[in-house]
Amino acid sequence: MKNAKQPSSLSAQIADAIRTAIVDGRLLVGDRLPSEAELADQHGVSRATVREALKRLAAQSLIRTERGAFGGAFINHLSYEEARPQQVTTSTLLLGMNAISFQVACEARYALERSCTALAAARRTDRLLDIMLAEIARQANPDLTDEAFCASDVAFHRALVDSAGNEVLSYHLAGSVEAMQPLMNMITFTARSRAEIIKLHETILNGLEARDAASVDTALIALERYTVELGKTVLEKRGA
Amino acid sequence: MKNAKQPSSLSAQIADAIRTAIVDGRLLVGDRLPSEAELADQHGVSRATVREALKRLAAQSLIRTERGAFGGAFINHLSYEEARPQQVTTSTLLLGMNAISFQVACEARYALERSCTALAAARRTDRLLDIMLAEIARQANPDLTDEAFCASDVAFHRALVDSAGNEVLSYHLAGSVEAMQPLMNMITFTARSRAEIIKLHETILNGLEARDAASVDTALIALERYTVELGKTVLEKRGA
DNA sequence: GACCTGATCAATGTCAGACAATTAAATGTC
DNA sequence: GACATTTAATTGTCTGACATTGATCAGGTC
Repeated sequence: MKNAKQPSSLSAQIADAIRTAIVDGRLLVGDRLPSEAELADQHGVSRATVREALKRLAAQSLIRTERGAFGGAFINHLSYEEARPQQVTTSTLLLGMNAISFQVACEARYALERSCTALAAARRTDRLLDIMLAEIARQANPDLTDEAFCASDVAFHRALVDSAGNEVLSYHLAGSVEAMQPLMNMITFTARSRAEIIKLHETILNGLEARDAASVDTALIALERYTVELGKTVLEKRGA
Repeated sequence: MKNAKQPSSLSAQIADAIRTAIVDGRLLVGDRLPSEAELADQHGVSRATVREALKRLAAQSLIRTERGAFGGAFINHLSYEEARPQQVTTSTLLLGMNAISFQVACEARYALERSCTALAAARRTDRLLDIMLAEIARQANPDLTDEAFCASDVAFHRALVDSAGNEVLSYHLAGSVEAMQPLMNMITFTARSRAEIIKLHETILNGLEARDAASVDTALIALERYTVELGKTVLEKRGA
């Protein structure tokens, strides 16, 4: 049972070693790694190999590099703002590459989104309610392109999940909602559907304002059912 | 308003260009990129710079490289299995680096996890119920180390979210649950708490078996309250 | 014909050394 | 003390070389 995983490239090994040190807390935010030349000496490899390892870590935002004297590679403070775009990219590609049916994707998206309703109803702020109101107004403009409508839709739902007042929750939910956008763009390219969606958005907004979690939840369920139905129709038409 | 963001390094620019091509669908799964030498020519840079760009993409699992004749860089099929560890790493670091209170993290985690209860109760399989039963049995063993108890706890909840039978949902939820493990390890290092947790796990299992979503949901709420309370106690004791 | 064997070749993986660009700190000048 | 200059450390990039890998293909053997 030769299960010894093939020795990956040196740069990958070095990147793994440093990554593990970060995750395990042996390297803390702000710490400076040794210079590339020192790392090369320590690991007995060339500077080019070390640089490839560092680029791998930089791609995950684990480190940041600064030039000049007293520059170098520093353990990066990973913020939710920074991490979100990467998560969205990954989630989007996952949806696109894995033959996930529109229905399964929708089911996941709305199941996740509904996990914010109770908290959102309890904690919604006027600022976020205003944002949602503004987005609904924009969506009602018939001159809006389909892309802009979908973008506004994302902004509306983003405000909804932010209403829960929990940054961790916002991160996960906003990522999952945004990742659906390309799929939604393909589906909702029929102006017919806008009125129904706007009506449900208004229900959600009113529910939040009244701190009525149940009505928000119900509206999201209706939105899911409507979206799935729409998707089914579009796909059937496309098949014919 | 000189807002022109500083021109990042050439390797980052090249990586961005290729990444965008992948996300936009101009490069499809299985496609082969030009060889490093060709890419270097096309972009007017050295091979070393191209290699750094490719390592960045490899770090995000967007490409995979093969050696030998007819080898090269290929657009990788991003699977949920592959993406999960990366997501967990990121989520774990986000929790650790951002001064998130234990309570906020718990709130997010259980709010997310509860989004699977309805589907899980409807679709649970015997195989996953058996896994959960086995994990409960393991947890009841008083010789279990704290680390092993926590690992079993994660496995139990993983089976719970998988019961929803939705791969997309599993990806998001399992990631969020696993990311909490280091925090949970710090908190639940008191054997006293195990009995209570096991009791709730049994409630969840019975609820699933009976396809009773409400009782699963209630148990998860109780688990959240218990965990938050425990965390508060531990932190207070540590402060004193 | 089927099967092994070695040569070939294109590609990545790695190395060593060089120079350019940048930036903080040390130094010098008024 | 304020300002200009030099210095040194460090990353960014380039060049050219060699090692390693692995598919293909030609040739030889049974």
